[in-house]
Amino acid sequence: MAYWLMKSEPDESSIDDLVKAKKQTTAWFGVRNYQARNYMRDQMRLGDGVLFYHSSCEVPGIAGIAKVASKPYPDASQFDRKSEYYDPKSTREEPRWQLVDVAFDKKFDRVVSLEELKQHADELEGFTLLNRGNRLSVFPVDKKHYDQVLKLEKGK
DNA sequence: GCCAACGTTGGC
DNA sequence: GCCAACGTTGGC
Repeated sequence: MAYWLMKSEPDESSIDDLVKAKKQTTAWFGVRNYQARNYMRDQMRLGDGVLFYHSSCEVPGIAGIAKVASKPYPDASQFDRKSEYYDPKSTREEPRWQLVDVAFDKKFDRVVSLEELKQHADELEGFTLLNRGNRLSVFPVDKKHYDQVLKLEKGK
């Protein structure tokens, strides 16, 4: 089983939205970066753990945990002319963008903020989120870092 | 295939 | 709103 971090702007889709969603599951639409897509398309497996990260908000940080809940399939928004994620270069025959569904697992009692994570940079050595200039919205996380985040959330 | 210009991400 | 970092585009 692998672990991932997936970023979302809470204005757009937050951990609370996932709680309220039908079957507590959502399609992770709108990723338009090839590297992020490739992780979803080629490497994610059902049941993989996902750190749900809130970005571009008052307190950026990890808000909870989700699980990969589907195999990859085409992102419908790429075909929707009215969507901000519409991609005129994509076709139904050869869709460019793939996504997975993500299911709610757990909301943290408190957001483990980016600031707090930075304060624990020693234990989190190598955690991609803390790398300089990291902008990727989907990337793999080592189990040790995943576990460390859970420990931090519990105040250990 | 290089690389300058431009666009986007995302923290601050 | 600023801007560093980095991805993408397009001319050559």
